[in-house]
Amino acid sequence: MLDTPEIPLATFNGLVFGPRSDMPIWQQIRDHILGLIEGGALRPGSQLPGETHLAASLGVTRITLRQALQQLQNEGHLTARKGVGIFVRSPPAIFSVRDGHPFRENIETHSAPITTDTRFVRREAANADLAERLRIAEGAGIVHLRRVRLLADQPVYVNDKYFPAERFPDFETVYADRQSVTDVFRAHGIAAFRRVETRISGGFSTVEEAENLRLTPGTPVFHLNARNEDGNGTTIEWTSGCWPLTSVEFVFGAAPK
Amino acid sequence: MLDTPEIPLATFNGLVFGPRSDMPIWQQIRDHILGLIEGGALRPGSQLPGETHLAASLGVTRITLRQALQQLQNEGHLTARKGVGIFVRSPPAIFSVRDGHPFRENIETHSAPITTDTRFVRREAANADLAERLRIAEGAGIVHLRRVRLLADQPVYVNDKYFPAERFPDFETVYADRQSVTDVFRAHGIAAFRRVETRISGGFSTVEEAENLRLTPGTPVFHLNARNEDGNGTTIEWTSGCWPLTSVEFVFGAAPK
DNA sequence: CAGTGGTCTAGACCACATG
DNA sequence: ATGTGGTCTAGACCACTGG
Repeated sequence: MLDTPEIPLATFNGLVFGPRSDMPIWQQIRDHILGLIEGGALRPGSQLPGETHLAASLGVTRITLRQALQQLQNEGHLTARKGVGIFVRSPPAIFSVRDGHPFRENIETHSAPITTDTRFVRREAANADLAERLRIAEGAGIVHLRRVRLLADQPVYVNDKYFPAERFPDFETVYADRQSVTDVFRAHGIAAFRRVETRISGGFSTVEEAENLRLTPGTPVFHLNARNEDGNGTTIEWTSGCWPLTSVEFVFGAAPK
Repeated sequence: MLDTPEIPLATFNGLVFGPRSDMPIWQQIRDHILGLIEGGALRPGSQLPGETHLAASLGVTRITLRQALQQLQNEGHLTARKGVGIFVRSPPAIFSVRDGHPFRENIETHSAPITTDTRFVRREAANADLAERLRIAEGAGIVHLRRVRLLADQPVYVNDKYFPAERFPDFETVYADRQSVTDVFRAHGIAAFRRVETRISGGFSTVEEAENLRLTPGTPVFHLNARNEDGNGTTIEWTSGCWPLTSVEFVFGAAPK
């Protein structure tokens, strides 16, 4: 790990733990560490000392410490990687995602720099589930695009998009050039399109989702599914996305500022 | 607890735990208990044996057992009440809530019986936050209505509604008679109204929310906020609701079946 | 190889709710 | 007074990652 400096143990000292307090020790530790993160003492991407050292430094058992760390992982502030270490993950703010507006507009009001990481574009055969969603035959060709959005270099959103392949013969070349799905649509003669249905549900991150978002597996997340139609009412895109529970707020029906 | 029979220990036996398996023991226990819930052996509302007995029966430590129980509580399948016991909570299915349609329409497609529990209707003075949301002066009178929706006697949704008091002088009497907010609007000359903005975010349940939904505090939940306007564009209602993460799916933009 | 986080044990004391 | 879940300790072994 090149750019992940380890935080010195002394950073965590200075607490007044004790059975006298009405709050459980693990919760006091959780609040203390969260304070260090929000106060800027623990920067996103930096690594915490090992659990053994940290527990000794705080004067508690590893199990007690782990209860605090567990909570902070559920809240999306920390990520643990087995055999590697625990890292600060916290994105500093919450997104407001407005339905029916391109992603770029949604985050324009946000001050931090947003970047996009295209993981892959590839052609696959539609399984039964996907075929129904795209209104095509099972086994028909689809284009599968995966992207990850990063806020201050921390991933906040992973997104899988599926398109009927025969409709977009030049998908890869246009996308490689412009990095924009809207431009791919336009290059294939689709000027107007709209999101016809959006579904939001909750769950717990799978191993794959957790890897993409740099979360601990099992962390609570939002799942977002949406369908786009062209001007003729034909389905041209199925989107399936995943957000950490605490990194986003969805807004429907309001005009953007 | 009158109607909460305790489940016999033998119900939980018959597992093949062991270090040979690649899955952690606590996860095997979690899957086993979930299977009992979904298989109908553990009915909603019934009480589990005490953790000490259960751990002994399964041949594991209390801590290991608690890790399984913790997971099941986060998923909304169990509720623990300190000094009382652990209870099965699982609602059997997921709601689909469609935006812009009354609650009754939303759940009509669902087979289980839905009931509404009105907790209170009372008059309060608007704090700064609420005043801004209702577009009224701070300290002005508001009507505060709290309701809980139950599916098969299990609470799935707690909802706080706020209304500008001067607009609805007869709120209490009309509501007591009809139990319907739409009827209250109608009785005060408001025939047309619409939801202008809906916000969905995620969080972890407070103690109060957990009590209303019979969840363990800290369980991940959805928060829903919405604003309703009358035909003239005046705000007449602010809604703030809370759902267990795994009990609901929100649908936007699609026509109901 | 050494260090990390993940899992697990066998105890203990406490606050809390109920009868 | 009893039984419950909530908290905490002091160890231990494991699988995994990286150098």
